[in-house]
Amino acid sequence: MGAAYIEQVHDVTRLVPPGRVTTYGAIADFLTLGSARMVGWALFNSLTADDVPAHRVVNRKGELSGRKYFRTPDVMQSRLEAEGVVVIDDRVVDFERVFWSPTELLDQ
DNA sequence: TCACTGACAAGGG
DNA sequence: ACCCTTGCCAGTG
Repeated sequence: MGAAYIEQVHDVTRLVPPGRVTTYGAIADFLTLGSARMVGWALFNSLTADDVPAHRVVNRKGELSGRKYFRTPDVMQSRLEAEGVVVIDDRVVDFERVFWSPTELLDQ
């Protein structure tokens, strides 16, 4: 697992529409490669790539589990709120409706 | 090489 | 709805 895998995770993450969120597992399933844990690892390696909207990736409960890895812990929430996503107690409100899966790309 | 650690997830109780 | 276990796999010491 090297840079190629990381790039794939970054590419998928770039496809998440503003105002929507996806999950580590959804990305792992879509790539049929690696695991949800590795998606988190790949996103950790995206901190320098400012064109990757890593704030749109949350865990399966809609929790902002990666917030502490941003420059400051509030960045993830404020970026989501700027896109209209409501966050309370580090959790996306109405998560089922805001959730977006990369598999939607195939439905067209 | 072994053990442990995670931006995780699914299923059972 | 919460807690626990199991599977996951690259990094790290």
